[in-house]
Amino acid sequence: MESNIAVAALSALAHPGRLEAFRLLVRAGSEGMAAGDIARATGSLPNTLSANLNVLAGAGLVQSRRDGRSIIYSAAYERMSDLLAFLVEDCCDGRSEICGPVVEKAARPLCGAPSC
Amino acid sequence: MESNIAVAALSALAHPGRLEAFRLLVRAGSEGMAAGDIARATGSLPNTLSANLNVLAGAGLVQSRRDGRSIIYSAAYERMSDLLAFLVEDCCDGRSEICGPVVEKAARPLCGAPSC
DNA sequence: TCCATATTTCGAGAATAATGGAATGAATTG
DNA sequence: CAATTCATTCCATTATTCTCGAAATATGGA
Repeated sequence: MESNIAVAALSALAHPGRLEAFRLLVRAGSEGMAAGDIARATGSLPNTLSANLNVLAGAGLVQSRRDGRSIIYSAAYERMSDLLAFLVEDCCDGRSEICGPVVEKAARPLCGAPSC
Repeated sequence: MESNIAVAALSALAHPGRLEAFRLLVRAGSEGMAAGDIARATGSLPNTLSANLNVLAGAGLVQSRRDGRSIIYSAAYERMSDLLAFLVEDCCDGRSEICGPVVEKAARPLCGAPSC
């Protein structure tokens, strides 16, 4: 992942409303959530939310598809994964004596995962 | 980690110059780097860099100590770890079938680490 | 076609962030 | 103490971002 793409992703997430919306989508899984439901869940105005979802989409962190009158947004797990990988790669640079514990701690909540 | 702290950290990293400086510090390890060396390495003006380091420090991502005329900055690994954990925790929410691969991929470059 | 629902786009005003020049503050050296 | 170096703070300008009301677009149903 290139640095400017990482900056775009970090930038998109560096906003309370967008971070909340993104978390919601990540939890919602691949089926995603309608824009209106996200607006209701986060208590934001439809137009404000739309602008925010657009920023997330521009950073490649979410994608959308139309379903009837609704537009369904879903998390782009691959981009998210790339961002995490970028930060971890950045962290360790081959010397695991410092960053091993960092990643270990981060992965601890995940102990049902294959990597654990 | 609370959401607003995560937003502050993401915000601090969501800037090309700051991200570059932070990466540099993370690579530099606990001994850290003098502000001037960072400025030289990143090609930024001292005052601009100072402002940016201040933002990173405000987000808890770096710390500083004086050594003679120089001020040595170093990465705050624990805060970084907390941020990664926050994103991962957010990601998985107990369902590892989606986010297991996400974290696995992110951790792949790190296979000398204890968690690998 | 007409209407209701769902979402986006447009536009403007307010707030916030980024940049760089100049001055200031600390520490070392002679 | 004077000179030098390293870094920060102050300040003004410019640029960007955020938010919300109002209008517009798209879909489905009566």
